[in-house]
Amino acid sequence: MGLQLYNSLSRRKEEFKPLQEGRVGMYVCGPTVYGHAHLGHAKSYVSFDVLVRYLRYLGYTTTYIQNITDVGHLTDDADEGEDKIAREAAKERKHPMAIAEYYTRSFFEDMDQLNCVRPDISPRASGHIIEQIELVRELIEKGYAYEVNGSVYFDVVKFKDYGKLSGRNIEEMVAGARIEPSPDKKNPVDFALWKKAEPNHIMQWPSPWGAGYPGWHLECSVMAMKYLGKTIDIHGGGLENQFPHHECEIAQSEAANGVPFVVTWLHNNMVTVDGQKMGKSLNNFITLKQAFVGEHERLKQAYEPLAVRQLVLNSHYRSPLDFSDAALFAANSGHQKITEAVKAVRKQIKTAAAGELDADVARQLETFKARFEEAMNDDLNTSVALSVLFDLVRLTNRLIESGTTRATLSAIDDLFTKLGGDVLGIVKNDYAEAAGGNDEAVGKLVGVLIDQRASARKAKDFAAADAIRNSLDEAGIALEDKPEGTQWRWK
RNA sequence: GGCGGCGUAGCCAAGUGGUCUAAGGCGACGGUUUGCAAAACCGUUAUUCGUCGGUUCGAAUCCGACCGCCGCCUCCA
Repeated sequence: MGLQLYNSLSRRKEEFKPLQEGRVGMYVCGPTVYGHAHLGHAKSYVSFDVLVRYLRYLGYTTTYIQNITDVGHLTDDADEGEDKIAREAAKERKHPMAIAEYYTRSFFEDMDQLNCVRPDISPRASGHIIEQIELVRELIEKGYAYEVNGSVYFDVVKFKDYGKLSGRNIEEMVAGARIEPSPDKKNPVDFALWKKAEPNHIMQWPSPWGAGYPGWHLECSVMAMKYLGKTIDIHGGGLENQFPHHECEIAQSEAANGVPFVVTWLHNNMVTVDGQKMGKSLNNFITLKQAFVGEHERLKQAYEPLAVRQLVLNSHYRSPLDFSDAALFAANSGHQKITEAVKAVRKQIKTAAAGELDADVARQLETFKARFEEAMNDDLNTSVALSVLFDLVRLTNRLIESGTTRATLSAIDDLFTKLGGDVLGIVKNDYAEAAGGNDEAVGKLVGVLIDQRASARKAKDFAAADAIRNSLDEAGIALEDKPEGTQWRWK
């Protein structure tokens, strides 16, 4: 059985079949860049990163598009809402584009840390204003949109499929509307395609309807179409974007093109902190930068970026992830265990005896690979895929203890690299013995102390030996006495 | 109020009709190893899956009620 994905549109798992043999076009809603990325971004982008990686592992040539929203959208859908980027710009006394640029760089930095592959294209909304205006014009021409006072709205009742993704119907929504309907709209559920800009609005562009800026659903439709075509294989995003954002994307795109916009819709679930939804407006979010340095009242220590990644992969992308320091700590310990095993294999390969690949081990590796693929094929069950990796860790450590051939160790390393590295992204290709220029000097100094301690131990002066070990421990360095000698590592 | 989801060991979490007396990780405990540790390995840690009923030869898995929690319906990954 091939890859099965849960399609939010059909509400069931479907066999994945790309429109074009061997090629996949995938679009994922990117961040609005007015603040540093947080744990929620990590869950979303790590989840889709693993999908991209797995598609490539399966041999699909995959084009991955993830937009950058650098045109501020309104803080609410009522007309008096504020532009988020503009608000941040005013606060920091900078140009809105400077804010967008700054947080775009910050975002890429964090995603790199999480070992997410860069999208093939990271299109900016501000760079596609012309295309957006074109789409609005087309929608007006086709009778799906209307202009009022310099703003253009999508006429929702004209698009009969509206609600098919989120399972809503227009009548109920009209009846249950909570916000004051804008007097300009024909219908309260209509949404803005183009907004008239007030004179003091910095981010504005000329258009056939006067100076203004695009509505917040428009960019994704336009950029997905431009780079991937009128119908795309996969569109991903956070669950909270299913409505209204994705529903509106469908309406705009399908009204304009007359063909299905997306074959497979994928939605990842949310991150909660202590059982509470984490959101930018709730002020309870933990940024990735805070997690990486451990500076947050809910964090007891700094955590490796890949530990955060592993925490995300420990549960399913469609399940909510309730964040806690304890959960991160556990993921971190587990990640260290995997890392240590990989390092140990690679180290022993250098000194292992030549010889045939152990047939029994080869068989087990085949089984692991099959179990891994079976799990990933089942709507990306990364939790089970991870468990296979832990089985591989146990096998590895046993073999390292008993000793085996270089070919066998290479086969193990290869599997770690493919499954843990290429697909899950939690195993690195290279582990520097000690990172950074200073560490070489540290290594020498620690080496001197290790020698002194060895002499003390030889002389059975364990008090002196332990004193050295304790001082190093306080400096954050752990010593491990192995058969081949004493090793040190940062704690 | 409308719509959707969830409740599995101390914690995280997979499993969604029989192979489940329920993966995997963390933690804890015991053992091997060690001068002592660390790391690693071996073993133990849910006869039970929110509660109560029902369907079935058979349920953690299906149905109903109840309790608790969460999300969407307004920007948000």
